[in-house]
Amino acid sequence: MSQHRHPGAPDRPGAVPALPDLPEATVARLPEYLRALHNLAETGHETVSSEGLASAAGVNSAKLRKDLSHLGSYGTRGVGYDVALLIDQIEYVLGLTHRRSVALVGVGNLGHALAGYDGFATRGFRIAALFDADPSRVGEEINGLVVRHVDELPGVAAEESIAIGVIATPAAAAQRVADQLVAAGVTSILNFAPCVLSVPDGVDVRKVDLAIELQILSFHEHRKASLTALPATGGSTLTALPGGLAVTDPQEAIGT
Amino acid sequence: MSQHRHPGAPDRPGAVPALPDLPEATVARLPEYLRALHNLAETGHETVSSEGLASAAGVNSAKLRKDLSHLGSYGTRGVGYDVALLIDQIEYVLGLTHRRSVALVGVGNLGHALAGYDGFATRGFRIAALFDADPSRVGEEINGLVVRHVDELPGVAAEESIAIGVIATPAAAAQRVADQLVAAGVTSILNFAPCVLSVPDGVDVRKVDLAIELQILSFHEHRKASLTALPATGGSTLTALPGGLAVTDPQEAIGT
DNA sequence: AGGCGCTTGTGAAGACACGCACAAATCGCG
DNA sequence: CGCGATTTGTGCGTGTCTTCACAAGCGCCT
Repeated sequence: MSQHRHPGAPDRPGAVPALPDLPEATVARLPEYLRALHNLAETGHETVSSEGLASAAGVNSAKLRKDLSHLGSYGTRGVGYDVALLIDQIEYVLGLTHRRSVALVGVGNLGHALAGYDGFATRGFRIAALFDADPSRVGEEINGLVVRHVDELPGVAAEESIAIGVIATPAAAAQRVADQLVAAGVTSILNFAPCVLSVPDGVDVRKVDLAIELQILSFHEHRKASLTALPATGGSTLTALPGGLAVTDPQEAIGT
Repeated sequence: MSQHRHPGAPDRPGAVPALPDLPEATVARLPEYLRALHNLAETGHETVSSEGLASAAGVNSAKLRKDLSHLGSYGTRGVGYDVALLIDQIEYVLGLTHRRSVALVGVGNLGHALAGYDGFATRGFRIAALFDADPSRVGEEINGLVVRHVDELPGVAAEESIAIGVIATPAAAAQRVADQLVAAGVTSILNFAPCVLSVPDGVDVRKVDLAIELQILSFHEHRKASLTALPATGGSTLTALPGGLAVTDPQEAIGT
C-alpha cells in the first residue's frame, strides 16, 4: 500500500521501530485518517492542514492533531501535513507495510459476501483461504478461491502465514471455530457471529454485530420520538413521554 | 421478543414510562445484555445474577450493574435480576416494543447478503424495502422482496413508515443516497460505505467499516510482533499494560 | 423472629478522552 | 532581514467512563 517512497520517509533502516503505545481511541481513528489521506492523494493534494484532514475524516481538528502527535511530529507549522509522508507513517504504525493474509471461516450468506468484498483487498489485506464446516460447501469456488474444510485450517494457516481470522458462522459454531483458529496460531479475530468469544490472553477479538448497530439506532429513534412529543423541558431527567409511542411526523427532522 | 407488557412489568398503569437519558456507552452495551438474556431465557433461567449476566455478555459485573441501574432498579438483592422482566425493560428502552421497518439501499455484493441476513428479523427489525440505482438490478427479487429504483424511496418510505435506512452502496454513491434517505424522512442511518456522511442535525448515523476493523487488528498484530521482538527494552513509555494482556474491549468511543 | 449469606445499587476515586486556547515554529513577502 | 500570517503541538480544565469497595436490602434457615 505504501507505494509512495517519500524522500525522508521515516522507515528506520535496521533498527527496530519504536512503536509508541497509542490510546485505543486513537488507533480506532487512524484508519479513518488513512482513508481520507488516500482520497486527498488521489485528488492531487500534496499537503493538507489539520483542519482539512479533520473535516475529511469527520472529526474535530484538535483531536486529529493530538492523535497525530502521538505518532511523532510529522507536520510543518504554518503549512500542514505532507500527505504522502503521513500515509506512510500511519500505514507503518498500523502494520500495513506488508499485505496481511486473512482466513475467512463460514461461507454462508454473510461469509459469501465478505469473500467477495473488494474493500479488503484495496486496503491492505488478502483473503488467503476460505473454510466451512459444511461438506456440501467444501469445494465451491468463490472469487477464485476454493472453499476448504475447516479441519484443514492448521496446515493452511501455517503455509499462508495467516495471523488474522474472520468468523462468519452461525453463533452456535463460533466458539468452536475460534478455538480452532487459535490452535492454528491465529492471534487476531474479527467476529461477525452474535456471541461472546472467549480466547486466551494474547489473542485480540473484535466484534461486529449488525443487529446491535440497528438496535442502537432504534434507541435513538425512540428517544427522538419521545423528545419531539414534549418540546421544552430544561429538566435534566426529562422524561415521560406522553401518550404512548405515537410516531411523530418524520418530515419534522428535515430542517437544514 | 416479548411483544408487550410482562405480567409484573413496572409500567405505571396510566403513566408513561420514563425514558432516562443513558450514557452512550451504556446504550451500546444494552443490546449485548439483551442477547445474553434471550439466551438465558431459552435455557430456562428465571433469574440471573449480575455476575452471571456479565460473564454471558462479556463484561465486568460492576459495569453491568451500573448500566442497569440507569434503567431503574429492577433487580432483587440477594437474588438477582428477573430475566423476563429485564428483557422487557431493555426492549422498551431500546424502542423494540414494536418491529421497526428498515430500508436497504444498494443490493450489490454486501447489500445482497444483508438483505438475506436473518439476524435482523430475529432481533426486532423488518427489511421493508430494497433499493438500487442500477436499473439492471431493479426488479430482481431477493428473499421475497423486489428491488426498486432508488427514486421510489420517498413514496415507499412514507407508506411503510420507515425511519431507519441502511446504506450498502459504493462510497461514491453514499452521500447522495444519504441525502435521498433524509429527504424521504429517514432519521437514522447505518452506513456500510467507507466514507464520511454529512447529515442535518437530528439524523443519527452509525458507521460500520469492515476494512477498518481489520486495520485495527493489524495494529495489534504489529504491536504484538514488536513486543515479542524486544522483550524488555527500556523503550520509553512502552507499556503501562500489566502483564501481556490483550483483552478485548468492544467498546471504544463510538460517538454519534 | 432473628441472624446469616448473598447480591444489588451507588458513592468515590481513578483512568481516559475531549476540546479549548495559546505558545512555538515555519513560510512568504516586502 | 524582519514581520505578519498561518498552522502545528500541547498544557490544562472539563466531562465521561470504568472500577473498586461497601452499605443496604432480601430471602432462607433455624
